[in-house]
Amino acid sequence: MSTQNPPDTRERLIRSTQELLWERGYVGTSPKAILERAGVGQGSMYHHFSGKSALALAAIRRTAEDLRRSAEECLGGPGTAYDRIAAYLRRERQVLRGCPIGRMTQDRDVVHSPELRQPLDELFGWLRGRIAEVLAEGRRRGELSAALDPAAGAAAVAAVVQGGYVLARAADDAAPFDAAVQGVLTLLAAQRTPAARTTG
Amino acid sequence: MSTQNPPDTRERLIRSTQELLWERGYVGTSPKAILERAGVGQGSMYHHFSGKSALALAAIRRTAEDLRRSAEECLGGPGTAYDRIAAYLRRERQVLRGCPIGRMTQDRDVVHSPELRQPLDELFGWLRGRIAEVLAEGRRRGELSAALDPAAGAAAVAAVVQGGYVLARAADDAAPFDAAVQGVLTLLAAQRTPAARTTG
DNA sequence: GTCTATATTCCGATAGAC
DNA sequence: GTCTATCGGAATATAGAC
Repeated sequence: MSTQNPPDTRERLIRSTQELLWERGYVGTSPKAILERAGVGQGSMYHHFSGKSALALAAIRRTAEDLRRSAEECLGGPGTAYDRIAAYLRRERQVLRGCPIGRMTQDRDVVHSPELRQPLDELFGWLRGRIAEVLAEGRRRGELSAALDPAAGAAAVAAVVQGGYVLARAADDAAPFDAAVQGVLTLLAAQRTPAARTTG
Repeated sequence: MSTQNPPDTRERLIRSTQELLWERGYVGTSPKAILERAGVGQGSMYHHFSGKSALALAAIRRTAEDLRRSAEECLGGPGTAYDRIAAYLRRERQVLRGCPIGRMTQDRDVVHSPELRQPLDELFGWLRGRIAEVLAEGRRRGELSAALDPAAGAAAVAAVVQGGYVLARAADDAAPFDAAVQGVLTLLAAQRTPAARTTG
C-alpha cells in the first residue's frame, strides 16, 4: 500500500509501465522507455523494484484489479441476467488498443513466468466464474432456458470479447468487435424464456 | 514461386521464421535466432531478403495461406451448416500455442505496418465472410432460424476461437477454449429449425 | 550464394556519487 | 532516494572474402 498523495515516483513508475505494457507488451517494453515516460532516472527504478519483471508484476496486478472492478460494475448492476451480460459486452472500450491483460497472454516471457501469469489466470478465472453466476441466476429466476450451460456460456462470452479485440486489430477497425458482440447477444437473447422478453 | 525440391535455403528461412513468429512474436524474434534454427549464415538471409520485416512478411503470408486452406477443409466439407461450423470449431488445434496469425495482432510493429497487417486483415476478413456464407446457406436451406444474422454470427464464431486461445493461455490449460467452443455451439444449436435437428 | 568479421545501437543491470 | 556513468551482451545490419 503506497501513500495516496500526489503520484510519487513509485506510483509514476507503475503507471508508465501499465501504459507501455498495453501499447508494446512485455518484450517490447524497455526499462529505458519506462523511465523516460515516468520522468525519473534509472536509479529510482532499481531502488523501488528489483528489476523489469518485478515492476511489470506490480503493473499487471494493478491493471487486472482495475479491469475486475470495471467488469463488476456491469455484471453486478441492475436488470435481468441478459441485461447485465449485455451491459458488460457493450460497455465503452478502446477496441483498437485491445485488452491490456489479454495481450499479455501473447507474451512468451509472461506466460512462462508463473508469477507474471498468475494475475492473468486469476482475472479471467474470476470473469468466467462471475459471468457464469449471472447466467445461473438468470436460469434460476426463469429468465433463461434450462438448456444453457452457465460455465460454457460464460467462457463463450468472455472469449467473444477477447477474440473481438483480435479481429478488430487485424482489420484496424472496431466493426468486427461490435459484430461479434451483436452476434453472441442475439444468440443469447434466443435463450430467454417468453416471460423474460419484456426488455432488450 | 520457389523450386519445390528439397527445402532450399530460402525455404528453410521462411519456415524457421514461421515457427519463431508463432512462438515469440515479431518483436521477440531476432534474425540471429532465425539463422540458427535454419542452420544458415547471416549472409544467406540478407541475400534472399532485404531484412527482418521482408522475411517476416513472407512467413506471415505463408502461415495465413496454410490456415485458410485448413479452415476451408472444415467449412467447405459435407453436412449441414451447423455441422460445418462445428467441424471448424472442433478441429484439432494446439490450443496452448495460440493462433499464429491472431498473435500477430498483439505485435505493435506488425499492426503499424500496412504491409505486415494486410495478410492478417485478409485472413480474418475471408474467415468471417466464409463462415457467414455457411450460415446464410443454412438459413436459405431452412436449417437455421431466419432471426440469425450471418455476418454477426460469423464474427462471434471467429471471435470465440481467437478469444478461446487467450483464455486458455492465461489459464495454461486448454479447458477454457473447449468450454467457449461448447458454449457457442450450444447457442448455435438452438438456432436450428426442428427439421434440421436430426444431426449434432 | 554463403560465409565470417565488424559496426552501431539498444538492452537490462550495476556502481557509486550526491 | 535519485542521479549519472558504465558494463557485458544481444539486436539488426553492412562489408567483404570465398
